[in-house]
Amino acid sequence: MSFTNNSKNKVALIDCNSFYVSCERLFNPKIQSMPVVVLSNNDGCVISRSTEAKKIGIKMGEPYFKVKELVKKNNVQIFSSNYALYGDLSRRVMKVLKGFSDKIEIYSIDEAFIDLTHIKDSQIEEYGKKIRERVLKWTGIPTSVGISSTKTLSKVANHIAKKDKTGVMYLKKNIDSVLKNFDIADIWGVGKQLSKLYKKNGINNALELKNISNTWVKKSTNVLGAKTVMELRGIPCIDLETEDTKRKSCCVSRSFGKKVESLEKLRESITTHCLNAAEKIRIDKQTTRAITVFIRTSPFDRNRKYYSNSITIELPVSSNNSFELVKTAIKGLEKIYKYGYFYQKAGIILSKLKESSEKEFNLLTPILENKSKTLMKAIDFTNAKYGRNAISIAQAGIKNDWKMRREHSSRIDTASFDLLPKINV
DNA sequence: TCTGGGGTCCTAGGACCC
DNA sequence: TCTGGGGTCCTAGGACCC
Repeated sequence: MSFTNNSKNKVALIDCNSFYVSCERLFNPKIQSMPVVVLSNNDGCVISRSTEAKKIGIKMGEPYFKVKELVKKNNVQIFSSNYALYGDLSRRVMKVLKGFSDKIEIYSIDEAFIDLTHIKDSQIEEYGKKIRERVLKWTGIPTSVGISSTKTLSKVANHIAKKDKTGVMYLKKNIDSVLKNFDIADIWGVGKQLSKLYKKNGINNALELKNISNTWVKKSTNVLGAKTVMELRGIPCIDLETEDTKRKSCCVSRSFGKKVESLEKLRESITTHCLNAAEKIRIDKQTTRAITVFIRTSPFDRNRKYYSNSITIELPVSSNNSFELVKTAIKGLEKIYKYGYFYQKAGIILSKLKESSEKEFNLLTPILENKSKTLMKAIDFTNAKYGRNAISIAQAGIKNDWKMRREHSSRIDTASFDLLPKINV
């Protein structure tokens, strides 16, 4: 069987190279050619690596304590993550990309798909180069550009562009020879479980997956598996999601800097997370109808018993009122808390979100609602102006000794972002 | 007391993504 | 000593209904 790519579709995937590392490098010229690594919250794992760090053998997702030796030996520069900074730079990159196509899907903090169907075949590679150059010039962030007829293939192209000097790859001709050398596990949408299944059935590269029978994929996987196969054949199945669709759920959770035993401290953290989540959905003009609270001990600790539990509480009426949500969350926490465990993480999920304009009338609280709305607005405004949690509630605690570890922060404050020296790259 | 088939809706958990 | 956080979608199975 053979499939030809007869689609006129053109979609580009622009991916920032080692994004978090690139952000840190922007403000620290000294580390340009040094191995650099950015750690997750709590300085837990490695989540971004410079090329030099990759070469040394530091792996993605590796716990920091396991690579400490390598870090020391090779003078690797370590940074705690600074999401405020990365978010700011991300917005700048996306703004530049919007200048190249109005059909854009911001896929993650460091990636976007843009539709380039309107660009002629003969000019597309030049166009890709122009995108890279402008993003680099205007934001200082290096990117790779992969272009092809489907999102899945442009992901493949991007993978190859990353290793190419030009940083741009248009995958149109000789697709099969490229796919033949593309590992099954590197395909977008093929994770640990699927690649295991495919390999067991003798499918080891992207070409072999492309040529598999439709009936077999549908039988052995699900619709997503089938879509991936179609996309490898150049048939678009996964649409560009251009309009900014709203979140369906909102989760705020953190691991503790050190293990927590007491209900009191769990209350503090759940309150803090709940306040943050409530603020997030208010910013998006949403309300929630269900609150999930979860707590767990460390799954890695073999010396202590594992405990993990969650509870979901439905609200009688959708709300985004901090006090109401916190009250409900704490009630939930008290139901699942068990004495005698060393908790490692706690969090909250707000689900069944909807637009706050989708009015839901409650005859019992018509006047109170307006009052609390004004209060919530005042809180959000103050927090935005004077820093997160400037106004909080007593329950959130003041000492917060359970809070995150961030021992390697670059301490770049985005509030004074524009005052920082500009660096010409 | 026994019997059937088909539909919807919801939820928990799994798999995947960055 | 030290192992992140925030999402989406799909499916199986249960509850419920006629």
